[in-house]
Amino acid sequence: MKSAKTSTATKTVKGEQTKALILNTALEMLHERGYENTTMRAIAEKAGVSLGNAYHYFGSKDHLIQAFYQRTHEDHLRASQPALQRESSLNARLLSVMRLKIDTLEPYHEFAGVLFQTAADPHSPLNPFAHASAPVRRDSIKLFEGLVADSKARIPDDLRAELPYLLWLYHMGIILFWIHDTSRKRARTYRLIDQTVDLLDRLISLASNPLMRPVRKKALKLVTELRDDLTPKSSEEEPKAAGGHK
Amino acid sequence: MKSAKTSTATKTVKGEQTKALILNTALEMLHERGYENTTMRAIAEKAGVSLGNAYHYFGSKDHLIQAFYQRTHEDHLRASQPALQRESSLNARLLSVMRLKIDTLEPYHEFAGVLFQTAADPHSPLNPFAHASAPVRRDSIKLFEGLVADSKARIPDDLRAELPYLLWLYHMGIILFWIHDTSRKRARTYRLIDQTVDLLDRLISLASNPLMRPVRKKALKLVTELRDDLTPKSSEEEPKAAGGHK
DNA sequence: ATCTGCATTTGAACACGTTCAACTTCGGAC
DNA sequence: GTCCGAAGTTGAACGTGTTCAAATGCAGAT
Repeated sequence: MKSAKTSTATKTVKGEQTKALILNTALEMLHERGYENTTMRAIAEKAGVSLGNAYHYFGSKDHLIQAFYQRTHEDHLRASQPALQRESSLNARLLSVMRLKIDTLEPYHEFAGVLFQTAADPHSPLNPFAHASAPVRRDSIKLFEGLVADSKARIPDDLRAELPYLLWLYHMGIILFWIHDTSRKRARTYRLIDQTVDLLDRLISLASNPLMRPVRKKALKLVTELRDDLTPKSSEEEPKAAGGHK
Repeated sequence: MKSAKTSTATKTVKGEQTKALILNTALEMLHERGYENTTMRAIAEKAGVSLGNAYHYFGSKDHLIQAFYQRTHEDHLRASQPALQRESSLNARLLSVMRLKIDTLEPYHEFAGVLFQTAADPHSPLNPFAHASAPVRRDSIKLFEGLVADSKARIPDDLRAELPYLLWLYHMGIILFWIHDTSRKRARTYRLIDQTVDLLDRLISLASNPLMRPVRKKALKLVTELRDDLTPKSSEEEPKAAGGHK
Protein backbone atom coordinates (compact mmCIF):
# COMPACT_ATOMS: atom_id res chain seq x y z
CA MET A 1 0.00 0.00 0.00
CA LYS A 2 2.99 2.26 -0.01
CA SER A 3 2.79 2.47 -3.75
CA ALA A 4 2.96 6.23 -3.85
CA LYS A 5 5.52 5.88 -6.58
CA THR A 6 4.27 6.06 -10.12
CA SER A 7 6.48 3.18 -11.07
CA THR A 8 9.57 1.37 -9.94
CA ALA A 9 12.72 3.38 -10.37
CA THR A 10 15.22 1.92 -12.78
CA LYS A 11 18.80 1.44 -11.69
CA THR A 12 20.24 0.49 -15.01
CA VAL A 13 20.30 1.74 -18.57
CA LYS A 14 18.92 -1.57 -19.65
CA GLY A 15 16.10 -1.22 -17.16
CA GLU A 16 15.43 2.25 -18.45
CA GLN A 17 15.13 0.95 -21.97
CA THR A 18 12.80 -1.84 -20.99
CA LYS A 19 10.60 0.55 -19.07
CA ALA A 20 10.38 2.96 -21.97
CA LEU A 21 9.65 0.10 -24.34
CA ILE A 22 6.76 -1.09 -22.22
CA LEU A 23 5.35 2.40 -21.84
CA ASN A 24 5.47 3.20 -25.53
CA THR A 25 3.93 -0.10 -26.45
CA ALA A 26 1.18 0.45 -23.90
CA LEU A 27 0.30 3.93 -25.10
CA GLU A 28 0.27 2.76 -28.67
CA MET A 29 -2.08 -0.10 -27.93
CA LEU A 30 -4.25 2.08 -25.72
CA HIS A 31 -4.67 4.41 -28.66
CA GLU A 32 -5.35 1.70 -31.21
CA ARG A 33 -7.47 -0.74 -29.31
CA GLY A 34 -8.95 1.10 -26.35
CA TYR A 35 -8.66 0.34 -22.71
CA GLU A 36 -10.49 -2.92 -22.27
CA ASN A 37 -8.80 -4.62 -25.18
CA THR A 38 -5.37 -3.52 -24.05
CA THR A 39 -4.53 -6.21 -21.55
CA MET A 40 -1.36 -6.35 -19.57
CA ARG A 41 -0.62 -9.66 -21.22
CA ALA A 42 -1.00 -8.18 -24.68
CA ILE A 43 1.26 -5.27 -23.82
CA ALA A 44 3.91 -7.58 -22.43
CA GLU A 45 3.72 -9.86 -25.42
CA LYS A 46 3.92 -7.09 -28.00
CA ALA A 47 6.79 -5.50 -26.13
CA GLY A 48 8.53 -8.84 -25.98
CA VAL A 49 8.80 -9.03 -22.21
CA SER A 50 7.19 -11.22 -19.64
CA LEU A 51 4.03 -10.31 -17.83
CA GLY A 52 5.79 -10.10 -14.52
CA ASN A 53 8.36 -7.78 -15.96
CA ALA A 54 5.73 -5.28 -16.98
CA TYR A 55 4.50 -5.30 -13.41
CA HIS A 56 8.00 -4.77 -12.17
CA TYR A 57 8.14 -1.38 -13.83
CA PHE A 58 4.53 -0.35 -13.57
CA GLY A 59 2.89 -1.39 -10.35
CA SER A 60 -0.52 -1.60 -11.96
CA LYS A 61 -2.42 -0.90 -15.11
CA ASP A 62 -3.41 2.42 -13.60
CA HIS A 63 0.18 3.52 -13.40
CA LEU A 64 0.41 3.18 -17.13
CA ILE A 65 -2.44 5.64 -17.40
CA GLN A 66 -0.70 8.17 -15.23
CA ALA A 67 1.89 8.28 -17.97
CA PHE A 68 -0.89 8.88 -20.45
CA TYR A 69 -1.98 11.95 -18.49
CA GLN A 70 1.48 13.35 -18.61
CA ARG A 71 1.82 12.80 -22.31
CA THR A 72 -1.46 14.37 -23.36
CA HIS A 73 -0.80 17.32 -21.12
CA GLU A 74 2.53 17.90 -22.78
CA ASP A 75 0.89 17.70 -26.17
CA HIS A 76 -1.72 20.21 -25.12
CA LEU A 77 0.84 22.55 -23.63
CA ARG A 78 2.84 22.56 -26.82
CA ALA A 79 -0.25 23.09 -28.93
CA SER A 80 -1.32 26.02 -26.76
CA GLN A 81 1.83 28.08 -27.06
CA PRO A 82 1.04 29.79 -30.38
CA ALA A 83 -2.40 30.85 -29.22
CA LEU A 84 -1.04 32.25 -25.96
CA GLN A 85 1.46 34.33 -27.88
CA ARG A 86 -1.04 35.48 -30.44
CA GLU A 87 -3.94 36.36 -28.14
CA SER A 88 -3.81 38.74 -25.23
CA SER A 89 -7.35 38.89 -23.89
CA LEU A 90 -8.35 36.37 -21.27
CA ASN A 91 -11.44 35.54 -23.24
CA ALA A 92 -9.69 34.64 -26.48
CA ARG A 93 -6.90 32.80 -24.72
CA LEU A 94 -9.20 30.62 -22.66
CA LEU A 95 -11.28 29.83 -25.70
CA SER A 96 -8.25 28.69 -27.67
CA VAL A 97 -6.75 26.71 -24.84
CA MET A 98 -9.96 24.87 -24.09
CA ARG A 99 -10.65 24.04 -27.69
CA LEU A 100 -7.12 22.76 -28.11
CA LYS A 101 -7.53 20.62 -25.03
CA ILE A 102 -10.45 18.80 -26.59
CA ASP A 103 -8.57 18.52 -29.87
CA THR A 104 -5.72 16.86 -28.02
CA LEU A 105 -7.94 14.47 -26.15
CA GLU A 106 -10.21 13.56 -29.04
CA PRO A 107 -8.29 10.50 -30.32
CA TYR A 108 -8.75 8.91 -26.91
CA HIS A 109 -12.41 9.62 -26.44
CA GLU A 110 -13.36 6.00 -26.58
CA PHE A 111 -11.48 4.97 -23.49
CA ALA A 112 -11.58 8.31 -21.75
CA GLY A 113 -14.47 7.03 -19.71
CA VAL A 114 -12.38 4.40 -18.05
CA LEU A 115 -9.73 6.97 -17.60
CA PHE A 116 -11.98 9.23 -15.66
CA GLN A 117 -13.38 6.25 -13.90
CA THR A 118 -10.13 5.25 -12.27
CA ALA A 119 -9.44 8.90 -11.69
CA ALA A 120 -12.54 9.28 -9.55
CA ASP A 121 -11.44 6.77 -6.96
CA PRO A 122 -9.85 8.55 -4.01
CA HIS A 123 -7.81 5.44 -3.24
CA SER A 124 -6.31 5.49 -6.69
CA PRO A 125 -3.05 7.37 -7.10
CA LEU A 126 -4.56 8.50 -10.35
CA ASN A 127 -7.29 10.78 -9.16
CA PRO A 128 -6.52 14.38 -9.99
CA PHE A 129 -6.47 15.39 -6.33
CA ALA A 130 -4.21 12.59 -5.17
CA HIS A 131 -0.68 13.16 -4.07
CA ALA A 132 0.75 10.93 -6.75
CA SER A 133 -0.64 13.01 -9.56
CA ALA A 134 0.53 16.26 -8.06
CA PRO A 135 3.21 16.83 -10.72
CA VAL A 136 0.79 16.57 -13.59
CA ARG A 137 -1.77 18.66 -11.79
CA ARG A 138 0.74 21.34 -10.97
CA ASP A 139 1.89 21.48 -14.57
CA SER A 140 -1.68 21.67 -15.71
CA ILE A 141 -2.52 24.53 -13.36
CA LYS A 142 0.65 26.25 -14.43
CA LEU A 143 -0.73 26.46 -17.92
CA PHE A 144 -3.65 28.47 -16.63
CA GLU A 145 -1.32 30.62 -14.56
CA GLY A 146 0.47 31.61 -17.71
CA LEU A 147 -2.87 32.25 -19.31
CA VAL A 148 -3.99 34.59 -16.55
CA ALA A 149 -0.68 36.20 -15.64
CA ASP A 150 -0.05 38.61 -18.46
CA SER A 151 -3.59 39.12 -19.58
CA LYS A 152 -4.65 42.71 -19.61
CA ALA A 153 -8.00 42.30 -17.93
CA ARG A 154 -8.58 44.26 -14.75
CA ILE A 155 -9.08 41.68 -12.08
CA PRO A 156 -8.80 42.11 -8.31
CA ASP A 157 -5.67 40.53 -6.89
CA ASP A 158 -7.49 38.08 -4.63
CA LEU A 159 -9.47 36.71 -7.54
CA ARG A 160 -6.49 36.74 -9.85
CA ALA A 161 -4.57 34.60 -7.42
CA GLU A 162 -7.19 31.88 -7.36
CA LEU A 163 -8.20 32.10 -10.97
CA PRO A 164 -5.72 29.55 -12.33
CA TYR A 165 -7.00 26.91 -9.94
CA LEU A 166 -10.58 27.81 -10.68
CA LEU A 167 -9.99 27.62 -14.41
CA TRP A 168 -8.34 24.25 -13.95
CA LEU A 169 -11.44 23.02 -12.14
CA TYR A 170 -13.57 24.47 -14.90
CA HIS A 171 -11.50 22.64 -17.46
CA MET A 172 -11.98 19.39 -15.58
CA GLY A 173 -15.70 19.95 -15.72
CA ILE A 174 -15.58 20.45 -19.46
CA ILE A 175 -13.68 17.20 -19.82
CA LEU A 176 -16.33 15.44 -17.80
CA PHE A 177 -18.94 16.76 -20.19
CA TRP A 178 -16.85 15.77 -23.18
CA ILE A 179 -16.61 12.21 -21.94
CA HIS A 180 -20.38 11.94 -21.95
CA ASP A 181 -20.75 13.75 -25.23
CA THR A 182 -21.78 11.49 -28.10
CA SER A 183 -22.67 14.21 -30.61
CA ARG A 184 -21.01 14.25 -34.02
CA LYS A 185 -17.49 15.59 -33.91
CA ARG A 186 -18.16 16.52 -30.31
CA ALA A 187 -20.03 19.57 -31.53
CA ARG A 188 -21.86 20.01 -28.25
CA THR A 189 -18.70 20.17 -26.23
CA TYR A 190 -17.24 22.86 -28.45
CA ARG A 191 -20.47 24.75 -28.23
CA LEU A 192 -20.45 24.42 -24.47
CA ILE A 193 -16.94 25.82 -24.40
CA ASP A 194 -17.94 28.81 -26.49
CA GLN A 195 -20.86 29.55 -24.22
CA THR A 196 -19.15 29.00 -20.91
CA VAL A 197 -16.03 30.96 -21.79
CA ASP A 198 -18.21 33.90 -22.67
CA LEU A 199 -20.17 33.45 -19.47
CA LEU A 200 -17.04 33.15 -17.40
CA ASP A 201 -15.77 36.38 -18.84
CA ARG A 202 -18.92 38.16 -17.75
CA LEU A 203 -18.87 36.57 -14.34
CA ILE A 204 -15.29 37.62 -13.78
CA SER A 205 -16.24 41.15 -14.66
CA LEU A 206 -19.14 41.02 -12.27
CA ALA A 207 -17.03 39.56 -9.51
CA SER A 208 -14.51 42.33 -10.04
CA ASN A 209 -17.10 44.94 -9.22
CA PRO A 210 -16.30 46.63 -5.90
CA LEU A 211 -19.85 46.03 -4.75
CA MET A 212 -19.19 42.33 -4.95
CA ARG A 213 -16.23 42.45 -2.66
CA PRO A 214 -17.83 40.81 0.40
CA VAL A 215 -19.31 37.90 -1.49
CA ARG A 216 -16.15 37.50 -3.49
CA LYS A 217 -14.01 37.41 -0.39
CA LYS A 218 -16.17 34.79 1.19
CA ALA A 219 -16.27 32.66 -1.91
CA LEU A 220 -12.53 32.83 -2.42
CA LYS A 221 -11.84 31.96 1.17
CA LEU A 222 -13.92 28.88 0.66
CA VAL A 223 -12.10 27.96 -2.51
CA THR A 224 -8.76 28.25 -0.77
CA GLU A 225 -9.84 25.94 2.03
CA LEU A 226 -11.32 23.48 -0.39
CA ARG A 227 -8.15 23.32 -2.38
CA ASP A 228 -5.91 22.84 0.63
CA ASP A 229 -8.15 20.13 2.04
CA LEU A 230 -8.14 18.07 -1.07
CA THR A 231 -4.42 18.20 -1.62
CA PRO A 232 -2.83 17.00 1.62
CA LYS A 233 0.75 17.72 2.46
CA SER A 234 3.35 15.40 1.07
CA SER A 235 3.86 13.48 4.31
CA GLU A 236 1.38 10.78 5.24
CA GLU A 237 -0.71 9.60 2.42
CA GLU A 238 -3.10 6.85 3.32
CA PRO A 239 -3.91 6.99 7.02
CA LYS A 240 -5.83 3.73 7.02
CA ALA A 241 -6.14 0.88 4.62
CA ALA A 242 -8.83 -1.68 5.24
CA GLY A 243 -7.83 -4.81 3.42
CA GLY A 244 -4.28 -4.29 2.39
CA HIS A 245 -5.23 -5.49 -1.05
CA LYS A 246 -5.90 -3.22 -3.93
CA MET B 1 -24.87 -5.14 -24.38
CA LYS B 2 -28.59 -4.62 -24.23
CA SER B 3 -28.41 -4.74 -20.48
CA ALA B 4 -30.38 -1.57 -19.97
CA LYS B 5 -32.34 -3.40 -17.34
CA THR B 6 -31.22 -3.01 -13.80
CA SER B 7 -31.73 -6.68 -13.19
CA THR B 8 -33.62 -9.64 -14.57
CA ALA B 9 -37.31 -9.50 -13.87
CA THR B 10 -38.65 -12.26 -11.68
CA LYS B 11 -41.63 -14.26 -12.80
CA THR B 12 -42.22 -16.17 -9.64
CA VAL B 13 -42.63 -15.61 -5.95
CA LYS B 14 -39.72 -17.92 -5.39
CA GLY B 15 -37.60 -15.92 -7.78
CA GLU B 16 -38.64 -12.76 -6.02
CA GLN B 17 -37.53 -14.19 -2.71
CA THR B 18 -34.20 -15.32 -4.06
CA LYS B 19 -33.56 -11.95 -5.62
CA ALA B 20 -34.38 -10.13 -2.40
CA LEU B 21 -32.22 -12.53 -0.46
CA ILE B 22 -29.24 -11.87 -2.69
CA LEU B 23 -29.72 -8.13 -2.59
CA ASN B 24 -30.02 -7.96 1.17
CA THR B 25 -27.00 -10.17 1.63
CA ALA B 26 -25.04 -8.02 -0.76
CA LEU B 27 -25.93 -4.73 0.89
CA GLU B 28 -25.13 -6.16 4.27
CA MET B 29 -21.73 -7.38 3.18
CA LEU B 30 -21.04 -4.16 1.33
CA HIS B 31 -21.67 -2.33 4.56
CA GLU B 32 -19.60 -4.64 6.72
CA ARG B 33 -16.66 -5.47 4.53
CA GLY B 34 -16.43 -2.78 1.89
CA TYR B 35 -16.54 -3.12 -1.84
CA GLU B 36 -13.37 -4.98 -2.69
CA ASN B 37 -13.86 -7.63 -0.07
CA THR B 38 -17.44 -8.23 -1.07
CA THR B 39 -16.99 -10.64 -3.93
CA MET B 40 -19.78 -12.11 -5.96
CA ARG B 41 -18.70 -15.52 -4.77
CA ALA B 42 -18.90 -14.46 -1.14
CA ILE B 43 -22.34 -12.97 -1.62
CA ALA B 44 -23.58 -16.11 -3.32
CA GLU B 45 -22.11 -18.33 -0.68
CA LYS B 46 -23.50 -16.36 2.25
CA ALA B 47 -26.88 -16.17 0.59
CA GLY B 48 -26.76 -19.91 -0.02
CA VAL B 49 -27.13 -19.73 -3.78
CA SER B 50 -24.81 -20.51 -6.61
CA LEU B 51 -22.60 -17.94 -8.24
CA GLY B 52 -24.42 -18.24 -11.51
CA ASN B 53 -27.71 -17.67 -9.80
CA ALA B 54 -26.58 -14.35 -8.45
CA TYR B 55 -25.71 -13.31 -11.97
CA HIS B 56 -29.09 -14.44 -13.16
CA TYR B 57 -30.77 -11.77 -11.05
CA PHE B 58 -28.14 -9.07 -11.15
CA GLY B 59 -26.39 -8.78 -14.47
CA SER B 60 -23.23 -7.53 -12.85
CA LYS B 61 -21.76 -6.37 -9.61
CA ASP B 62 -22.59 -2.85 -10.68
CA HIS B 63 -26.26 -3.63 -10.79
CA LEU B 64 -26.10 -4.47 -7.14
CA ILE B 65 -24.82 -0.98 -6.52
CA GLN B 66 -27.67 0.57 -8.40
CA ALA B 67 -29.85 -0.96 -5.72
CA PHE B 68 -27.64 0.64 -3.13
CA TYR B 69 -28.28 4.05 -4.65
CA GLN B 70 -31.97 3.51 -4.46
CA ARG B 71 -31.88 2.42 -0.86
CA THR B 72 -29.75 5.25 0.47
CA HIS B 73 -31.87 7.73 -1.43
CA GLU B 74 -34.99 6.35 0.22
CA ASP B 75 -33.35 6.58 3.60
CA HIS B 76 -32.35 10.15 2.95
CA LEU B 77 -35.77 11.09 1.68
CA ARG B 78 -37.39 9.70 4.80
CA ALA B 79 -34.91 11.42 7.06
CA SER B 80 -35.50 14.75 5.31
CA GLN B 81 -39.26 14.92 5.77
CA PRO B 82 -39.28 16.37 9.30
CA ALA B 83 -36.85 19.11 8.40
CA LEU B 84 -38.83 20.07 5.31
CA GLN B 85 -41.96 20.38 7.41
CA ARG B 86 -40.28 22.28 10.17
CA GLU B 87 -38.28 24.75 8.10
CA SER B 88 -39.67 27.11 5.51
CA SER B 89 -36.71 29.15 4.31
CA LEU B 90 -34.70 27.82 1.42
CA ASN B 91 -31.53 28.38 3.37
CA ALA B 92 -32.48 26.32 6.40
CA ARG B 93 -34.07 23.59 4.33
CA LEU B 94 -31.10 23.11 2.09
CA LEU B 95 -28.78 23.07 5.05
CA SER B 96 -30.75 20.34 6.76
CA VAL B 97 -31.19 18.25 3.67
CA MET B 98 -27.53 18.37 2.80
CA ARG B 99 -26.38 17.51 6.28
CA LEU B 100 -28.80 14.63 6.41
CA LYS B 101 -27.50 13.39 3.10
CA ILE B 102 -24.02 13.08 4.49
CA ASP B 103 -25.39 11.49 7.64
CA THR B 104 -27.10 8.88 5.52
CA LEU B 105 -24.07 8.16 3.41
CA GLU B 106 -21.55 8.15 6.24
CA PRO B 107 -21.64 4.41 7.05
CA TYR B 108 -20.60 3.70 3.49
CA HIS B 109 -17.77 6.17 3.23
CA GLU B 110 -15.16 3.49 2.91
CA PHE B 111 -16.40 2.07 -0.34
CA ALA B 112 -18.04 5.21 -1.63
CA GLY B 113 -14.98 5.82 -3.74
CA VAL B 114 -15.56 2.75 -5.82
CA LEU B 115 -19.15 3.72 -5.97
CA PHE B 116 -18.38 7.03 -7.56
CA GLN B 117 -15.77 5.35 -9.64
CA THR B 118 -18.14 3.10 -11.49
CA ALA B 119 -20.55 5.97 -11.63
CA ALA B 120 -18.12 8.08 -13.60
CA ASP B 121 -17.91 5.71 -16.53
CA PRO B 122 -20.29 6.84 -19.29
CA HIS B 123 -20.59 3.26 -20.50
CA SER B 124 -21.78 2.12 -17.12
CA PRO B 125 -25.53 2.07 -16.56
CA LEU B 126 -24.65 3.38 -13.14
CA ASN B 127 -23.44 6.84 -13.93
CA PRO B 128 -25.86 9.45 -12.68
CA PHE B 129 -26.55 10.76 -16.16
CA ALA B 130 -27.19 7.40 -17.75
CA HIS B 131 -30.57 6.26 -18.86
CA ALA B 132 -30.61 3.31 -16.52
CA SER B 133 -30.32 5.42 -13.42
CA ALA B 134 -33.01 7.82 -14.53
CA PRO B 135 -35.50 6.65 -11.90
CA VAL B 136 -33.17 7.26 -9.00
CA ARG B 137 -32.04 10.54 -10.44
CA ARG B 138 -35.57 11.70 -11.00
CA ASP B 139 -36.50 10.81 -7.45
CA SER B 140 -33.47 12.59 -6.18
CA ILE B 141 -34.22 15.76 -8.13
CA LYS B 142 -37.79 15.53 -6.95
CA LEU B 143 -36.57 15.96 -3.42
CA PHE B 144 -35.07 19.29 -4.34
CA GLU B 145 -38.23 20.25 -6.18
CA GLY B 146 -40.13 19.84 -2.99
CA LEU B 147 -37.50 21.82 -1.22
CA VAL B 148 -37.78 24.74 -3.60
CA ALA B 149 -41.48 24.59 -4.42
CA ASP B 150 -43.13 26.02 -1.35
CA SER B 151 -40.27 28.07 -0.06
CA LYS B 152 -41.13 31.69 0.50
CA ALA B 153 -38.06 33.18 -1.15
CA ARG B 154 -38.63 35.57 -4.02
CA ILE B 155 -37.01 33.91 -6.99
CA PRO B 156 -37.63 34.63 -10.67
CA ASP B 157 -39.60 31.92 -12.40
CA ASP B 158 -36.89 31.01 -14.86
CA LEU B 159 -34.41 30.41 -12.11
CA ARG B 160 -36.92 28.67 -9.91
CA ALA B 161 -37.63 26.20 -12.68
CA GLU B 162 -34.00 25.15 -12.98
CA LEU B 163 -33.11 25.38 -9.33
CA PRO B 164 -33.96 21.79 -8.39
CA TYR B 165 -31.62 20.45 -11.05
CA LEU B 166 -28.92 22.91 -10.10
CA LEU B 167 -29.20 21.96 -6.45
CA TRP B 168 -28.99 18.30 -7.39
CA LEU B 169 -25.77 19.03 -9.25
CA TYR B 170 -24.52 20.96 -6.24
CA HIS B 171 -25.34 18.03 -4.00
CA MET B 172 -23.38 15.72 -6.29
CA GLY B 173 -20.43 18.04 -5.95
CA ILE B 174 -20.64 17.92 -2.18
CA ILE B 175 -20.66 14.14 -2.31
CA LEU B 176 -17.58 14.21 -4.47
CA PHE B 177 -15.86 16.33 -1.84
CA TRP B 178 -17.09 14.06 0.94
CA ILE B 179 -15.59 11.04 -0.78
CA HIS B 180 -12.19 12.67 -0.68
CA ASP B 181 -12.63 14.01 2.83
CA THR B 182 -10.51 12.20 5.40
CA SER B 183 -11.00 14.64 8.26
CA ARG B 184 -12.32 13.43 11.59
CA LYS B 185 -16.05 12.84 11.57
CA ARG B 186 -16.07 14.42 8.14
CA ALA B 187 -15.91 17.83 9.79
CA ARG B 188 -14.65 19.52 6.66
CA THR B 189 -17.53 18.37 4.58
CA TYR B 190 -20.06 19.67 7.08
CA ARG B 191 -18.19 22.93 7.20
CA LEU B 192 -18.18 23.10 3.44
CA ILE B 193 -21.92 22.59 3.43
CA ASP B 194 -22.45 25.37 5.93
CA GLN B 195 -20.37 27.73 3.89
CA THR B 196 -21.72 26.86 0.48
CA VAL B 197 -25.35 26.89 1.50
CA ASP B 198 -24.88 30.38 2.82
CA LEU B 199 -23.08 31.36 -0.34
CA LEU B 200 -25.72 29.82 -2.54
CA ASP B 201 -28.35 31.79 -0.74
CA ARG B 202 -26.54 35.01 -1.47
CA LEU B 203 -25.92 34.06 -5.06
CA ILE B 204 -29.56 33.26 -5.60
CA SER B 205 -30.45 36.66 -4.23
CA LEU B 206 -27.94 38.27 -6.52
CA ALA B 207 -29.14 36.33 -9.51
CA SER B 208 -32.69 37.42 -8.72
CA ASN B 209 -31.75 41.05 -9.12
CA PRO B 210 -33.39 42.53 -12.23
CA LEU B 211 -30.03 43.91 -13.34
CA MET B 212 -28.79 40.37 -13.64
CA ARG B 213 -31.51 39.30 -15.98
CA PRO B 214 -29.42 39.10 -19.18
CA VAL B 215 -26.64 37.07 -17.62
CA ARG B 216 -29.11 34.90 -15.79
CA LYS B 217 -31.05 34.18 -18.95
CA LYS B 218 -27.91 33.20 -20.77
CA ALA B 219 -26.68 31.00 -17.98
CA LEU B 220 -30.00 29.25 -17.57
CA LYS B 221 -30.30 28.63 -21.28
CA LEU B 222 -26.95 26.93 -21.08
CA VAL B 223 -27.98 24.83 -18.12
CA THR B 224 -31.08 23.66 -19.93
CA GLU B 225 -29.09 22.58 -22.95
CA LEU B 226 -26.52 20.87 -20.84
CA ARG B 227 -29.13 18.89 -19.00
CA ASP B 228 -30.92 17.78 -22.12
CA ASP B 229 -27.71 16.74 -23.80
CA LEU B 230 -26.60 14.55 -20.98
CA THR B 231 -29.90 12.76 -20.53
CA PRO B 232 -30.82 11.35 -23.93
CA LYS B 233 -34.36 10.34 -24.75
CA SER B 234 -35.51 6.93 -23.66
CA SER B 235 -35.21 5.37 -27.11
CA GLU B 236 -31.78 4.36 -28.34
CA GLU B 237 -29.22 4.00 -25.66
CA GLU B 238 -25.83 2.96 -26.90
CA PRO B 239 -25.37 4.06 -30.52
CA LYS B 240 -22.10 2.26 -30.90
CA ALA B 241 -20.28 -0.36 -28.95
CA ALA B 242 -16.71 -1.06 -29.83
CA GLY B 243 -15.91 -4.50 -28.60
CA GLY B 244 -19.19 -5.97 -27.58
CA HIS B 245 -17.58 -6.95 -24.34
CA LYS B 246 -17.93 -4.99 -21.23
C1' DA C 1 38.59 -17.01 -12.48
C1' DT C 2 35.44 -16.90 -8.80
C1' DC C 3 32.30 -15.01 -5.77
C1' DT C 4 28.81 -11.88 -4.12
C1' DG C 5 24.94 -8.91 -4.26
C1' DC C 6 21.54 -6.58 -6.61
C1' DA C 7 18.73 -5.44 -10.69
C1' DT C 8 16.18 -7.65 -13.94
C1' DT C 9 13.30 -11.20 -15.62
C1' DT C 10 10.40 -15.19 -15.65
C1' DG C 11 6.18 -18.01 -15.49
C1' DA C 12 3.18 -20.32 -12.60
C1' DA C 13 -0.45 -19.41 -9.51
C1' DC C 14 -4.31 -16.86 -7.30
C1' DA C 15 -8.82 -14.60 -6.86
C1' DC C 16 -11.75 -12.15 -9.21
C1' DG C 17 -15.95 -10.86 -12.48
C1' DT C 18 -18.38 -12.88 -15.97
C1' DT C 19 -20.44 -16.35 -19.33
C1' DC C 20 -22.89 -20.36 -20.67
C1' DA C 21 -24.68 -24.79 -21.64
C1' DA C 22 -26.83 -28.04 -19.10
C1' DC C 23 -29.58 -29.48 -15.19
C1' DT C 24 -33.60 -29.19 -11.94
C1' DT C 25 -38.03 -27.56 -10.38
C1' DC C 26 -42.70 -26.83 -10.78
C1' DG C 27 -47.28 -25.25 -12.21
C1' DG C 28 -50.71 -25.93 -15.44
C1' DA C 29 -52.58 -28.17 -19.99
C1' DC C 30 -54.12 -32.38 -21.78
C1' DG D 1 -51.16 -39.03 -14.08
C1' DT D 2 -48.25 -37.46 -17.69
C1' DC D 3 -46.07 -34.18 -20.21
C1' DC D 4 -44.27 -29.70 -21.47
C1' DG D 5 -42.21 -25.43 -21.29
C1' DA D 6 -40.62 -21.72 -18.84
C1' DA D 7 -38.33 -20.15 -14.68
C1' DG D 8 -34.97 -21.11 -11.58
C1' DT D 9 -30.45 -22.98 -10.63
C1' DT D 10 -25.91 -25.00 -11.07
C1' DG D 11 -20.85 -25.33 -11.59
C1' DA D 12 -17.22 -25.53 -14.72
C1' DA D 13 -14.60 -22.61 -17.64
C1' DC D 14 -12.63 -18.26 -19.58
C1' DG D 15 -9.83 -14.13 -19.49
C1' DT D 16 -8.51 -10.71 -16.58
C1' DG D 17 -5.28 -7.94 -13.12
C1' DT D 18 -2.08 -8.97 -9.80
C1' DT D 19 1.46 -11.45 -6.76
C1' DC D 20 5.57 -13.96 -5.77
C1' DA D 21 9.26 -17.13 -5.16
C1' DA D 22 12.66 -18.46 -7.94
C1' DA D 23 15.86 -18.04 -12.02
C1' DT D 24 18.92 -15.28 -14.70
C1' DG D 25 22.08 -11.64 -15.90
C1' DC D 26 25.63 -8.54 -14.79
C1' DA D 27 29.12 -5.58 -12.56
C1' DG D 28 32.57 -4.97 -9.27
C1' DA D 29 35.34 -6.93 -5.35
C1' DT D 30 38.45 -10.66 -3.97
